[in-house]
Parts: sequence; C-alpha cells; structure tokens
Amino acid sequence: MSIMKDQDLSTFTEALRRENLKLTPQRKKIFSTIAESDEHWEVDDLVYRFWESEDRISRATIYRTLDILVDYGFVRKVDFGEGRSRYEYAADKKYHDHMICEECGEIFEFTDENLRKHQERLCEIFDFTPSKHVVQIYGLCSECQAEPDAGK
Amino acid sequence: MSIMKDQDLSTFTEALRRENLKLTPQRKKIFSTIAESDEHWEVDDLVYRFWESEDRISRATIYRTLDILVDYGFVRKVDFGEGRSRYEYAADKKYHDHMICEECGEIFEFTDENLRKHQERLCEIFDFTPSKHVVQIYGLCSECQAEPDAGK
DNA sequence: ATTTAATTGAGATTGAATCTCAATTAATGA
DNA sequence: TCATTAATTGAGATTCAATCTCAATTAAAT
Repeated sequence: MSIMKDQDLSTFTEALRRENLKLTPQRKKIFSTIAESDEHWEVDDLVYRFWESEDRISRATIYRTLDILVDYGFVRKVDFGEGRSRYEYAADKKYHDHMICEECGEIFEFTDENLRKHQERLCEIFDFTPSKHVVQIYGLCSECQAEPDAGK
Repeated sequence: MSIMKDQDLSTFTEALRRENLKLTPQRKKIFSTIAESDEHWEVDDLVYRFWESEDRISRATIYRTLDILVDYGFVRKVDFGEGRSRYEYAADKKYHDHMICEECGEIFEFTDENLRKHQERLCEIFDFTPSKHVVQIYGLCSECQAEPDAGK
C-alpha cells in the first residue's frame, strides 16, 4: 500500500524528469494527496483540503498539475454533466464505466468485457481508432427507487 | 417533410398549452429553426443565425426555450466535453450513440442493438432504473488516420 | 555558488450559462 | 373588440469553472 504509492511517486518523478519538468513541493503534495483520495473528486475538494493545511496551493497550480497528471495517465478526467470536471486516480484501477444516480448523486462503477468488445468491434467496422470510451448510465439507484420521492 | 414539421409544431403548441405556457413568436421561430437544423449544433449557431435575420432573439430566451424543448423531449442535449453543450433535434430520430473524431471534430452516429441490450442487462443486475445512456467513443476517424499529422 | 529555464501565485480574464427586473405581450373571458 | 392577468422577453448583471498573465521565486544542472 505505502510501497505502492512510493512506486507511483517515483514513476511520476521519472516522467517529470523525462520532460524536463521540475519536481516541486506543490506537485509532490498534489500527487500524494490524489493517490490517497476517494473516487471522483473535483478540483475544489483539493483546494479546500490544502486550504486547511499549513501550505496552500493555488488553483492555477492545481489545474496545471492535473493537466500533467491526466496527460501522463495517472489521473482520469471524468465529466458527469455537472458543469465542472471530476477526476479519479487511475494508476491502480482497471478501466471501468459509471452509473450515476440522479437522485442521490452516488456513482457506481462497473466493468463489462462484452460491452467493451462490442465497442471495439464497432470501431473496426467504422475504421475508427479509439483513444477513449465513455459509457455512462444515468437513472435511479436501487435505494432511491425504493424511497417515496426524496427529491421532489 | 413539411407536413412532418407542421405536425411537430402543433405537438409543441399543445405541449405548451398543457402547461400554461405561451406560444410566442420567439418560441415558434426557435422551434422551426431547430427542426431544420443540422446535427449537433450549439447555442451560438442559433444566436448567430437569428442575429443575421431581421428579428434577433436574446440568449436568455434561447436558453430558456431549449430547456423547455429538452424537457418535452423534442431536443436532446449532448456533451462532447468541449466546455459547452450541443443539441440535436430528437423528434424524428431514433436513439443513437456517437463517435467523435478528436482531429477533425466530425461526429458520427451509430446504433447498436446489442450494445443497448447489454446496458439494459447491466441495469437489471444492479437494480438500476436508467433514464439516459451516454456512449461516446473518442478517437481518430478513418480519414484522419490516413493523413500525415494534420493537427500537430 | 551561479545560471537558467521552469514554476508559482495573485489576480485578471474568458466564456458558458443563469438570474434579475422592468417593460412587453399572449391568452382568456367579458 | 377590449381589458385583465400572468407569462415572457431582453439587456445587462452575475455566477462559476477554467485559463491566462506576469513578476517573483525556485529546482536542477554546471
């Protein structure tokens, strides 16, 4: 677990060096915070966490660092149509898709090999080279169906 | 074709009446423009089209009318991660998914029944009641693969 | 220790989308 | 046809996420 993170951090460090980018305290802190974070956090989650700690990090730097991490594949940017982006730590996770409950906001992850293969096949048919797939199912989760109208 | 549109417009009119909303010239114009529009337009496409014509329609009104049309199911709102929404006329279209070329921006539509059924099955397994599915494949279209680096 | 190019942060800026509110107007019924 | 009323419009202000600017700072390499 902690070994895992150290490995990841050194992978990050190497990646930075490879591109002539510097390993700053801010980048280090952002990286390690992300590696410990829960799923699907947004930028403000980071901002406020740093705000509480002794040394704060500006939004600009956070955004810039996230861009790098997304480029390097450490982090995945996800968009659930909320008008802002969410992110997830990608390094220790297989690819997955999302079900989003429109009532409680809960996000469920699922993986389905057939779904994946279907998409690959479609890409072949269309002669399309995929770089990224998005599969999202919006609706009501099991709990919220049962409830008698929590929202409205 | 023109008959089709008249039907749609009267469906719209009825829907408005049902909710005590008024059929204004603006709404009528927005509706008919949309019914003739190409795929996947954005708000500014409408704004500029109206701007050129004698009677312009404010952004606020356009946004408000689009909300109504989306609610009523005449229009579908789609998000391709560009930082703004696109829309498509839904009335005369079966559901479909999208492939988005990251090079030329072209959007391809496809439908795959198996893909759809797979998702339904997953929803059953998770006891999830879906209201909306999003399947998007980002990548390079056939043409852009062939080209020797048009973008960068 | 010096040099240099990358980085940071504060604040300004952009751009989409929403909100406010006074003036206008569609729809209803007399 | 006209008056009444509640819905609608538009101009501009506002919000909010995200990006940009630029002077001051700092990591890294010699």
